[in-house]
Amino acid sequence: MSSNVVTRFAPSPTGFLHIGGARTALFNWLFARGQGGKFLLRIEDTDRERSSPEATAAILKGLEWLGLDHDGEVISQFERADRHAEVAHQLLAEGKAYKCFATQDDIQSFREEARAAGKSTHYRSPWRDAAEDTHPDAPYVVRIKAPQDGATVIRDQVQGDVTIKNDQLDDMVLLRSDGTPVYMLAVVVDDHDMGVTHVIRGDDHLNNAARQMMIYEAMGWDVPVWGHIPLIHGGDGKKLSKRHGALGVEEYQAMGYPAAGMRNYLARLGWSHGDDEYFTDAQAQDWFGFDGIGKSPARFDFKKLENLCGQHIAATDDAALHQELQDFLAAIGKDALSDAQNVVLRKALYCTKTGAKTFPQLIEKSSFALVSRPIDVEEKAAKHLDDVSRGILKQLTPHLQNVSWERDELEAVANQFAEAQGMKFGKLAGPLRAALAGRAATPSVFDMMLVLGQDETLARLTDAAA
RNA sequence: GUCCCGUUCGUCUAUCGGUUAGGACGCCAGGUUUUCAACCUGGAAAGAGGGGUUCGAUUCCCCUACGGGAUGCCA
Repeated sequence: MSSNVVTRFAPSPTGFLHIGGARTALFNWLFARGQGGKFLLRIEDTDRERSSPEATAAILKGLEWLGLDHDGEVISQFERADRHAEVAHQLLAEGKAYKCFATQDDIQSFREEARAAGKSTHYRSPWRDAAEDTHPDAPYVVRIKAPQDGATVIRDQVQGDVTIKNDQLDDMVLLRSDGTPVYMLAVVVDDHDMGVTHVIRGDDHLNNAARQMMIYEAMGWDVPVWGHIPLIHGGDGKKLSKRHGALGVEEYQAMGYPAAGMRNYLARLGWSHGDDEYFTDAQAQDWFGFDGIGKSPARFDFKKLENLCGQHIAATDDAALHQELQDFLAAIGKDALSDAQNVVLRKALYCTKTGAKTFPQLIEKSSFALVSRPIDVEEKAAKHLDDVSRGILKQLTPHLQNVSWERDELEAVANQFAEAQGMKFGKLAGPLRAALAGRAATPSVFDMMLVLGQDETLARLTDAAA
Protein backbone atom coordinates (compact mmCIF):
# COMPACT_ATOMS: atom_id res chain seq x y z
CA MET A 1 0.00 0.00 0.00
CA SER A 2 1.38 3.39 -0.85
CA SER A 3 -0.05 6.85 -1.11
CA ASN A 4 1.16 10.37 -1.62
CA VAL A 5 0.84 11.23 2.05
CA VAL A 6 3.98 12.90 3.36
CA THR A 7 4.38 13.98 6.97
CA ARG A 8 7.39 15.32 8.77
CA PHE A 9 8.80 15.93 12.19
CA ALA A 10 10.77 19.16 12.45
CA PRO A 11 12.41 19.66 15.83
CA SER A 12 14.78 22.44 16.78
CA PRO A 13 18.09 21.00 17.99
CA THR A 14 18.22 23.10 21.10
CA GLY A 15 18.08 20.27 23.60
CA PHE A 16 17.01 16.70 24.06
CA LEU A 17 13.95 15.21 22.44
CA HIS A 18 11.31 15.90 25.06
CA ILE A 19 8.16 13.94 25.56
CA GLY A 20 5.92 16.41 23.74
CA GLY A 21 8.14 16.38 20.70
CA ALA A 22 8.26 12.63 20.82
CA ARG A 23 4.49 12.47 20.72
CA THR A 24 4.32 14.88 17.79
CA ALA A 25 6.81 12.70 15.98
CA LEU A 26 4.77 9.63 16.87
CA PHE A 27 1.55 11.09 15.50
CA ASN A 28 3.26 11.99 12.24
CA TRP A 29 4.83 8.57 12.06
CA LEU A 30 1.58 6.74 12.80
CA PHE A 31 -0.29 8.74 10.19
CA ALA A 32 2.34 8.28 7.49
CA ARG A 33 2.82 4.58 8.17
CA GLY A 34 -0.88 3.95 8.44
CA GLN A 35 -1.52 5.68 5.13
CA GLY A 36 1.39 4.03 3.39
CA GLY A 37 3.05 7.42 2.98
CA LYS A 38 6.38 8.88 3.94
CA PHE A 39 7.61 10.25 7.26
CA LEU A 40 10.35 12.83 6.82
CA LEU A 41 12.71 14.39 9.32
CA ARG A 42 13.96 17.95 9.21
CA ILE A 43 16.18 19.63 11.76
CA GLU A 44 15.26 23.29 12.22
CA ASP A 45 18.70 24.58 12.98
CA THR A 46 18.45 28.11 11.66
CA ASP A 47 19.01 29.55 15.09
CA ARG A 48 22.76 29.17 15.15
CA GLU A 49 23.07 30.41 18.70
CA ARG A 50 20.89 27.78 20.24
CA SER A 51 21.37 24.86 17.87
CA SER A 52 23.96 22.21 18.51
CA PRO A 53 25.10 19.02 16.83
CA GLU A 54 24.86 17.28 20.20
CA ALA A 55 21.18 18.11 20.41
CA THR A 56 20.64 16.82 16.89
CA ALA A 57 22.37 13.59 17.81
CA ALA A 58 20.25 13.27 20.96
CA ILE A 59 17.05 13.75 18.97
CA LEU A 60 18.06 11.18 16.39
CA LYS A 61 18.97 8.75 19.13
CA GLY A 62 15.68 9.33 20.88
CA LEU A 63 13.70 8.68 17.75
CA GLU A 64 15.68 5.57 17.08
CA TRP A 65 15.00 4.20 20.53
CA LEU A 66 11.32 4.94 20.16
CA GLY A 67 11.36 3.05 16.90
CA LEU A 68 10.18 5.97 14.81
CA ASP A 69 12.06 5.41 11.58
CA HIS A 70 12.04 8.17 9.00
CA ASP A 71 12.26 8.08 5.24
CA GLY A 72 15.03 9.72 3.27
CA GLU A 73 17.87 11.86 4.45
CA VAL A 74 17.68 14.14 7.46
CA ILE A 75 17.22 17.66 6.13
CA SER A 76 19.07 20.58 7.67
CA GLN A 77 17.05 23.74 7.44
CA PHE A 78 20.10 25.92 7.87
CA GLU A 79 21.72 24.45 4.78
CA ARG A 80 18.73 25.50 2.71
CA ALA A 81 19.03 29.20 3.56
CA ASP A 82 19.88 30.12 -0.02
CA ARG A 83 16.71 28.51 -1.28
CA HIS A 84 14.66 30.38 1.32
CA ALA A 85 16.23 33.68 0.27
CA GLU A 86 15.54 32.83 -3.34
CA VAL A 87 11.84 32.54 -2.58
CA ALA A 88 11.89 35.84 -0.70
CA HIS A 89 13.52 37.53 -3.66
CA GLN A 90 11.01 36.05 -6.02
CA LEU A 91 8.23 37.52 -3.90
CA LEU A 92 10.10 40.82 -3.90
CA ALA A 93 10.38 40.77 -7.67
CA GLU A 94 6.69 40.00 -8.00
CA GLY A 95 5.76 42.89 -5.74
CA LYS A 96 4.32 40.55 -3.12
CA ALA A 97 6.96 41.58 -0.65
CA TYR A 98 8.91 44.75 -0.05
CA LYS A 99 12.05 46.14 1.46
CA CYS A 100 11.55 47.75 4.84
CA PHE A 101 14.22 50.10 6.13
CA ALA A 102 12.76 50.71 9.57
CA THR A 103 15.24 50.05 12.34
CA GLN A 104 14.55 47.78 15.23
CA ASP A 105 14.67 50.74 17.57
CA ASP A 106 11.94 52.49 15.58
CA ILE A 107 9.75 49.43 15.72
CA GLN A 108 10.34 48.83 19.37
CA SER A 109 9.42 52.35 20.38
CA PHE A 110 6.34 52.15 18.18
CA ARG A 111 5.26 48.99 19.96
CA GLU A 112 5.81 50.47 23.38
CA GLU A 113 3.66 53.45 22.54
CA ALA A 114 0.97 51.31 20.98
CA ARG A 115 0.87 49.06 24.00
CA ALA A 116 0.67 52.02 26.34
CA ALA A 117 -2.17 53.45 24.31
CA GLY A 118 -3.93 50.09 24.26
CA LYS A 119 -3.73 49.88 20.49
CA SER A 120 -2.64 47.13 18.14
CA THR A 121 1.07 46.53 18.35
CA HIS A 122 1.25 45.44 14.75
CA TYR A 123 3.84 47.49 13.01
CA ARG A 124 2.66 49.16 9.82
CA SER A 125 5.75 49.82 7.79
CA PRO A 126 5.78 53.09 5.85
CA TRP A 127 7.90 51.34 3.25
CA ARG A 128 5.16 49.02 2.08
CA ASP A 129 4.23 51.21 -0.84
CA ALA A 130 7.31 53.40 -1.05
CA ALA A 131 8.72 53.95 -4.49
CA GLU A 132 12.03 52.32 -5.35
CA ASP A 133 13.80 55.66 -5.80
CA THR A 134 13.00 56.70 -2.25
CA HIS A 135 14.90 53.72 -0.83
CA PRO A 136 17.97 54.71 1.17
CA ASP A 137 21.26 52.88 0.88
CA ALA A 138 20.83 51.09 4.16
CA PRO A 139 20.20 47.64 5.56
CA TYR A 140 16.65 46.40 5.13
CA VAL A 141 14.46 43.46 5.91
CA VAL A 142 12.10 41.87 3.44
CA ARG A 143 8.49 41.89 4.57
CA ILE A 144 5.56 40.17 2.97
CA LYS A 145 2.57 42.27 1.95
CA ALA A 146 -0.14 40.88 4.16
CA PRO A 147 -3.75 41.17 3.06
CA GLN A 148 -5.33 44.08 4.92
CA ASP A 149 -8.95 43.11 4.84
CA GLY A 150 -10.97 39.96 4.66
CA ALA A 151 -10.14 36.88 6.68
CA THR A 152 -8.04 33.78 6.48
CA VAL A 153 -9.56 30.46 7.41
CA ILE A 154 -7.38 27.67 8.60
CA ARG A 155 -9.06 24.42 7.76
CA ASP A 156 -7.66 22.44 10.62
CA GLN A 157 -8.41 18.74 10.86
CA VAL A 158 -8.21 18.77 14.63
CA GLN A 159 -9.47 22.22 15.62
CA GLY A 160 -11.99 22.65 12.84
CA ASP A 161 -12.20 25.77 10.73
CA VAL A 162 -10.45 28.61 12.48
CA THR A 163 -11.05 32.06 11.09
CA ILE A 164 -8.53 34.82 11.63
CA LYS A 165 -9.33 38.32 10.48
CA ASN A 166 -6.60 39.58 8.23
CA ASP A 167 -6.20 42.75 10.25
CA GLN A 168 -4.64 40.46 12.84
CA LEU A 169 -1.89 39.65 10.40
CA ASP A 170 1.01 42.00 9.97
CA ASP A 171 3.64 42.32 7.29
CA MET A 172 5.90 39.74 8.81
CA VAL A 173 9.59 39.67 8.11
CA LEU A 174 10.76 37.08 5.61
CA LEU A 175 14.44 37.93 5.43
CA ARG A 176 16.40 39.54 8.22
CA SER A 177 18.60 42.56 7.57
CA ASP A 178 21.58 40.21 7.34
CA GLY A 179 19.82 38.33 4.55
CA THR A 180 19.02 35.21 6.57
CA PRO A 181 15.52 33.74 6.42
CA VAL A 182 13.22 33.67 9.41
CA TYR A 183 11.48 30.53 10.60
CA MET A 184 8.10 31.36 9.08
CA LEU A 185 9.57 31.49 5.61
CA ALA A 186 11.84 28.50 6.08
CA VAL A 187 9.09 26.13 7.23
CA VAL A 188 6.83 26.97 4.37
CA VAL A 189 9.52 26.67 1.72
CA ASP A 190 10.86 23.45 3.21
CA ASP A 191 7.47 21.84 3.65
CA HIS A 192 6.61 22.72 0.08
CA ASP A 193 9.90 21.55 -1.38
CA MET A 194 9.81 18.34 0.62
CA GLY A 195 6.33 17.65 -0.67
CA VAL A 196 4.77 17.61 2.78
CA THR A 197 1.04 17.03 2.47
CA HIS A 198 0.02 16.90 6.12
CA VAL A 199 1.45 19.18 8.77
CA ILE A 200 0.83 17.68 12.20
CA ARG A 201 2.34 19.81 14.96
CA GLY A 202 1.66 21.40 18.32
CA ASP A 203 -1.29 23.78 18.57
CA ASP A 204 1.07 26.54 19.62
CA HIS A 205 1.48 26.88 15.87
CA LEU A 206 -2.20 27.26 15.11
CA ASN A 207 -2.05 31.03 14.78
CA ASN A 208 1.16 30.76 12.82
CA ALA A 209 -0.64 28.73 10.21
CA ALA A 210 -2.53 31.84 9.13
CA ARG A 211 0.74 33.70 8.69
CA GLN A 212 2.29 30.86 6.81
CA MET A 213 -0.69 30.63 4.52
CA MET A 214 0.18 34.11 3.28
CA ILE A 215 3.38 32.71 1.86
CA TYR A 216 1.70 29.68 0.34
CA GLU A 217 -0.78 31.92 -1.35
CA ALA A 218 1.77 34.47 -2.51
CA MET A 219 3.79 31.66 -4.10
CA GLY A 220 0.72 29.96 -5.50
CA TRP A 221 1.52 26.76 -3.66
CA ASP A 222 -0.96 24.23 -2.32
CA VAL A 223 -1.60 24.65 1.37
CA PRO A 224 -0.98 21.40 3.28
CA VAL A 225 -3.59 19.74 5.44
CA TRP A 226 -3.23 21.14 8.93
CA GLY A 227 -3.54 19.17 12.14
CA HIS A 228 -2.70 21.17 15.26
CA ILE A 229 -2.58 18.86 18.22
CA PRO A 230 -2.87 19.96 21.85
CA LEU A 231 0.31 19.96 23.89
CA ILE A 232 1.05 17.64 26.77
CA HIS A 233 0.99 19.11 30.24
CA GLY A 234 2.70 17.91 33.39
CA GLY A 235 0.92 16.07 36.18
CA ASP A 236 0.10 19.41 37.79
CA GLY A 237 -1.70 20.65 34.70
CA LYS A 238 0.94 23.20 33.93
CA LYS A 239 2.67 23.28 30.63
CA LEU A 240 5.54 20.85 30.56
CA SER A 241 8.81 22.35 31.60
CA LYS A 242 12.00 20.92 32.97
CA ARG A 243 10.59 21.39 36.44
CA HIS A 244 7.47 19.50 35.53
CA GLY A 245 8.76 16.30 34.16
CA ALA A 246 9.64 17.36 30.66
CA LEU A 247 12.30 14.75 30.54
CA GLY A 248 14.18 13.72 27.48
CA VAL A 249 13.08 10.42 26.02
CA GLU A 250 16.45 8.95 26.90
CA GLU A 251 15.49 9.35 30.54
CA TYR A 252 12.40 7.25 30.02
CA GLN A 253 14.62 4.73 28.33
CA ALA A 254 16.94 4.81 31.33
CA MET A 255 13.99 4.31 33.66
CA GLY A 256 13.39 1.06 31.83
CA TYR A 257 10.15 1.67 30.01
CA PRO A 258 9.90 -0.46 26.88
CA ALA A 259 9.64 1.53 23.67
CA ALA A 260 6.48 -0.30 22.65
CA GLY A 261 4.81 0.75 25.90
CA MET A 262 5.91 4.34 25.39
CA ARG A 263 4.46 4.37 21.88
CA ASN A 264 1.20 2.94 23.14
CA TYR A 265 0.92 5.40 26.00
CA LEU A 266 1.95 8.45 23.99
CA ALA A 267 -0.47 7.54 21.22
CA ARG A 268 -3.26 7.17 23.77
CA LEU A 269 -2.47 10.57 25.24
CA GLY A 270 -4.75 12.90 23.35
CA TRP A 271 -5.89 10.35 20.84
CA SER A 272 -8.39 7.57 21.22
CA HIS A 273 -10.00 4.78 19.30
CA GLY A 274 -13.13 3.96 21.26
CA ASP A 275 -12.32 2.14 24.47
CA ASP A 276 -9.07 0.63 23.23
CA GLU A 277 -6.28 1.20 25.69
CA TYR A 278 -3.73 -1.45 24.90
CA PHE A 279 -2.80 -1.92 21.28
CA THR A 280 0.03 -2.88 18.99
CA ASP A 281 1.85 -0.66 16.51
CA ALA A 282 0.01 -2.29 13.65
CA GLN A 283 -3.34 -1.53 15.22
CA ALA A 284 -2.34 2.04 16.04
CA GLN A 285 -1.21 2.65 12.48
CA ASP A 286 -4.38 1.15 11.16
CA TRP A 287 -6.63 3.14 13.45
CA PHE A 288 -4.83 6.45 13.68
CA GLY A 289 -6.53 9.47 12.18
CA PHE A 290 -7.50 13.06 12.87
CA ASP A 291 -10.97 12.03 14.03
CA GLY A 292 -9.65 10.49 17.20
CA ILE A 293 -7.48 13.40 18.27
CA GLY A 294 -8.81 15.38 21.22
CA LYS A 295 -8.78 19.14 21.44
CA SER A 296 -7.69 19.70 24.99
CA PRO A 297 -4.24 19.28 26.49
CA ALA A 298 -3.53 16.00 28.26
CA ARG A 299 -1.55 15.45 31.41
CA PHE A 300 1.26 13.00 31.60
CA ASP A 301 0.53 10.14 33.99
CA PHE A 302 3.33 7.81 34.98
CA LYS A 303 0.95 5.29 36.56
CA LYS A 304 -0.85 4.69 33.32
CA LEU A 305 2.41 4.58 31.42
CA GLU A 306 3.64 1.87 33.79
CA ASN A 307 0.48 -0.14 33.48
CA LEU A 308 0.67 -0.14 29.70
CA CYS A 309 4.36 -0.93 29.79
CA GLY A 310 3.63 -3.89 32.04
CA GLN A 311 1.17 -5.22 29.53
CA HIS A 312 3.66 -4.85 26.72
CA ILE A 313 6.40 -6.58 28.66
CA ALA A 314 4.06 -9.47 29.43
CA ALA A 315 3.06 -9.68 25.78
CA THR A 316 6.56 -9.62 24.34
CA ASP A 317 7.88 -13.01 23.35
CA ASP A 318 10.68 -14.29 25.54
CA ALA A 319 13.49 -14.12 23.02
CA ALA A 320 12.71 -10.54 22.01
CA LEU A 321 12.25 -9.52 25.62
CA HIS A 322 15.55 -11.07 26.59
CA GLN A 323 17.23 -9.04 23.86
CA GLU A 324 15.51 -5.84 24.98
CA LEU A 325 16.62 -6.46 28.52
CA GLN A 326 20.21 -6.84 27.40
CA ASP A 327 19.93 -3.69 25.28
CA PHE A 328 18.54 -1.87 28.27
CA LEU A 329 21.43 -2.90 30.47
CA ALA A 330 23.87 -1.78 27.82
CA ALA A 331 22.04 1.53 27.37
CA ILE A 332 22.32 2.38 31.04
CA GLY A 333 25.95 1.38 31.11
CA LYS A 334 25.66 -1.84 33.09
CA ASP A 335 27.98 -4.73 32.54
CA ALA A 336 26.68 -7.47 30.31
CA LEU A 337 25.32 -10.53 32.07
CA SER A 338 27.33 -13.71 32.17
CA ASP A 339 26.33 -16.61 29.98
CA ALA A 340 25.15 -18.51 33.01
CA GLN A 341 23.01 -15.61 34.14
CA ASN A 342 21.54 -15.20 30.69
CA VAL A 343 20.57 -18.84 30.52
CA VAL A 344 18.59 -18.77 33.73
CA LEU A 345 17.18 -15.32 33.07
CA ARG A 346 15.94 -16.39 29.68
CA LYS A 347 14.41 -19.61 30.95
CA ALA A 348 12.55 -17.95 33.77
CA LEU A 349 11.18 -15.12 31.62
CA TYR A 350 7.94 -16.89 30.84
CA CYS A 351 6.83 -16.46 34.42
CA THR A 352 8.81 -13.45 35.60
CA LYS A 353 7.65 -11.17 32.81
CA THR A 354 4.13 -11.11 34.17
CA GLY A 355 3.76 -8.28 36.60
CA ALA A 356 6.92 -6.33 35.79
CA LYS A 357 6.18 -2.83 34.60
CA THR A 358 9.69 -1.76 33.79
CA PHE A 359 12.95 -3.47 32.96
CA PRO A 360 14.44 -2.76 36.39
CA GLN A 361 11.41 -4.44 37.94
CA LEU A 362 11.83 -7.38 35.63
CA ILE A 363 15.44 -7.66 36.67
CA GLU A 364 14.43 -7.44 40.31
CA LYS A 365 11.97 -10.26 39.82
CA SER A 366 14.72 -12.22 38.17
CA SER A 367 17.18 -11.61 40.95
CA PHE A 368 17.22 -15.28 41.83
CA ALA A 369 18.65 -15.92 38.40
CA LEU A 370 21.20 -13.17 38.48
CA VAL A 371 22.49 -13.36 42.01
CA SER A 372 26.12 -14.27 42.29
CA ARG A 373 26.90 -17.54 43.95
CA PRO A 374 27.47 -18.80 46.52
CA ILE A 375 24.42 -17.07 47.89
CA ASP A 376 24.58 -15.61 51.35
CA VAL A 377 21.57 -17.39 52.72
CA GLU A 378 21.48 -15.46 55.97
CA GLU A 379 21.41 -12.17 54.16
CA LYS A 380 18.73 -13.26 51.76
CA ALA A 381 16.68 -14.65 54.56
CA ALA A 382 16.78 -11.36 56.36
CA LYS A 383 15.90 -9.44 53.27
CA HIS A 384 13.19 -11.40 51.54
CA LEU A 385 11.53 -13.89 53.79
CA ASP A 386 8.95 -13.88 56.49
CA ASP A 387 9.47 -15.66 59.79
CA VAL A 388 8.32 -19.08 58.66
CA SER A 389 10.43 -19.14 55.54
CA ARG A 390 13.32 -17.59 57.34
CA GLY A 391 13.15 -20.32 59.90
CA ILE A 392 13.33 -22.93 57.21
CA LEU A 393 16.09 -21.27 55.31
CA LYS A 394 18.26 -20.75 58.34
CA GLN A 395 18.69 -24.45 58.75
CA LEU A 396 19.90 -24.92 55.27
CA THR A 397 23.38 -25.50 54.12
CA PRO A 398 23.81 -23.61 50.89
CA HIS A 399 25.06 -25.58 47.98
CA LEU A 400 24.71 -24.97 44.34
CA GLN A 401 22.72 -27.08 42.03
CA ASN A 402 21.47 -26.55 38.54
CA VAL A 403 17.82 -26.14 37.94
CA SER A 404 16.61 -26.33 34.42
CA TRP A 405 13.65 -23.95 34.69
CA GLU A 406 11.70 -25.80 32.08
CA ARG A 407 8.00 -25.46 32.62
CA ASP A 408 7.47 -29.22 32.60
CA GLU A 409 10.05 -29.71 35.24
CA LEU A 410 8.58 -27.05 37.50
CA GLU A 411 5.17 -28.56 37.07
CA ALA A 412 6.48 -31.94 38.02
CA VAL A 413 8.01 -30.45 41.13
CA ALA A 414 4.78 -28.81 42.08
CA ASN A 415 2.79 -31.96 41.53
CA GLN A 416 5.23 -34.02 43.46
CA PHE A 417 5.01 -31.59 46.27
CA ALA A 418 1.27 -31.48 46.27
CA GLU A 419 1.17 -35.24 46.32
CA ALA A 420 3.53 -35.41 49.26
CA GLN A 421 1.21 -33.09 51.09
CA GLY A 422 -1.80 -35.12 50.17
CA MET A 423 -3.36 -31.90 49.07
CA LYS A 424 -4.85 -30.30 46.10
CA PHE A 425 -2.33 -28.92 43.68
CA GLY A 426 -0.30 -26.60 45.79
CA LYS A 427 -1.92 -25.36 48.94
CA LEU A 428 1.47 -24.57 50.33
CA ALA A 429 3.13 -24.30 46.98
CA GLY A 430 1.09 -21.26 46.14
CA PRO A 431 3.87 -19.12 44.79
CA LEU A 432 5.10 -21.97 42.69
CA ARG A 433 1.64 -22.58 41.38
CA ALA A 434 1.31 -18.89 40.67
CA ALA A 435 4.48 -19.03 38.67
CA LEU A 436 3.25 -22.01 36.77
CA ALA A 437 -0.01 -20.32 36.02
CA GLY A 438 1.97 -17.63 34.29
CA ARG A 439 1.78 -15.25 37.17
CA ALA A 440 4.38 -13.59 39.29
CA ALA A 441 7.37 -15.40 40.59
CA THR A 442 8.29 -15.38 44.21
CA PRO A 443 11.98 -14.83 44.64
CA SER A 444 12.22 -16.58 47.97
CA VAL A 445 11.05 -19.92 46.62
CA PHE A 446 13.09 -19.57 43.49
CA ASP A 447 16.06 -18.70 45.61
CA MET A 448 15.55 -21.78 47.66
CA MET A 449 15.32 -23.94 44.61
CA LEU A 450 18.39 -22.42 43.19
CA VAL A 451 20.34 -22.89 46.37
CA LEU A 452 19.03 -26.23 47.46
CA GLY A 453 17.79 -27.90 44.41
CA GLN A 454 14.30 -29.19 43.92
CA ASP A 455 14.34 -32.17 46.24
CA GLU A 456 15.71 -30.34 49.19
CA THR A 457 13.38 -27.40 48.70
CA LEU A 458 10.47 -29.79 48.59
CA ALA A 459 11.59 -31.56 51.65
CA ARG A 460 12.05 -28.38 53.60
CA LEU A 461 8.72 -26.98 52.60
CA THR A 462 7.12 -30.26 53.55
CA ASP A 463 8.80 -30.20 56.94
CA ALA A 464 7.65 -26.70 57.52
CA ALA A 465 4.12 -27.67 56.73
CA ALA A 466 4.17 -30.52 59.19
C1' G B 1 -4.69 45.43 25.32
C1' U B 2 -6.27 42.56 20.74
C1' C B 3 -7.05 37.84 18.47
C1' C B 4 -7.26 32.38 18.52
C1' C B 5 -8.03 27.60 21.02
C1' G B 6 -9.68 24.67 24.98
C1' U B 7 -12.97 22.92 29.67
C1' U B 8 -16.86 14.98 31.01
C1' C B 9 -14.79 10.86 37.41
C1' G B 10 -8.07 12.49 40.68
C1' U B 11 -5.84 11.19 35.44
C1' C B 12 -6.47 9.48 30.05
C1' U B 13 -10.94 9.23 27.59
C1' A B 14 -16.19 7.27 25.12
C1' U B 15 -20.67 9.73 23.85
C1' C B 16 -21.47 12.55 17.43
C1' G B 17 -29.99 15.60 21.18
C1' G B 18 -33.10 10.88 24.37
C1' U B 19 -27.73 6.26 28.04
C1' U B 20 -28.82 4.02 35.20
C1' A B 21 -23.13 9.24 31.26
C1' G B 22 -19.40 3.74 29.33
C1' G B 23 -14.14 2.06 29.57
C1' A B 24 -8.99 2.35 31.35
C1' C B 25 -5.22 3.88 35.08
C1' G B 26 -5.10 5.07 40.06
C1' C B 27 -7.73 4.58 44.73
C1' C B 28 -10.82 1.77 48.53
C1' A B 29 -13.00 -3.06 50.21
C1' G B 30 -13.28 -8.32 49.85
C1' G B 31 -11.25 -13.03 47.80
C1' U B 32 -6.88 -15.92 46.65
C1' U B 33 -1.70 -16.01 48.25
C1' U B 34 3.68 -18.32 53.59
C1' U B 35 5.09 -12.10 52.52
C1' C B 36 5.08 -8.78 48.41
C1' A B 37 3.54 -8.69 43.58
C1' A B 38 0.17 -10.75 40.31
C1' C B 39 -4.78 -12.39 39.71
C1' C B 40 -10.44 -12.38 40.64
C1' U B 41 -14.88 -9.76 42.52
C1' G B 42 -17.16 -5.41 44.20
C1' G B 43 -17.17 -0.02 45.36
C1' A B 44 -16.57 5.36 45.54
C1' A B 45 -15.69 8.88 41.68
C1' A B 46 -17.44 13.45 36.22
C1' G B 47 -20.40 16.96 32.23
C1' A B 48 -16.69 24.71 35.21
C1' G B 49 -20.95 28.48 36.19
C1' G B 50 -25.11 31.15 34.06
C1' G B 51 -28.47 32.00 30.19
C1' G B 52 -30.92 30.41 25.84
C1' U B 53 -32.75 26.83 21.39
C1' U B 54 -35.64 22.24 21.91
C1' C B 55 -40.76 17.89 23.90
C1' G B 56 -35.72 16.78 25.62
C1' A B 57 -29.41 18.88 26.37
C1' U B 58 -22.82 16.55 28.25
C1' U B 59 -23.98 17.14 23.04
C1' C B 60 -26.21 23.22 19.36
C1' C B 61 -25.78 28.95 20.40
C1' C B 62 -24.36 33.19 23.71
C1' C B 63 -22.06 35.23 28.19
C1' U B 64 -18.79 34.62 32.41
C1' A B 65 -14.81 32.11 34.90
C1' C B 66 -10.49 29.38 34.52
C1' G B 67 -6.41 27.30 31.49
C1' G B 68 -3.34 27.57 27.10
C1' G B 69 -1.46 29.98 22.68
C1' A B 70 -0.38 34.07 19.15
C1' U B 71 0.69 39.05 18.74
C1' G B 72 9.55 39.15 17.31
C1' C B 73 14.80 40.82 12.35
C1' C B 74 12.96 33.03 18.32
C1' A B 75 11.83 28.45 16.59
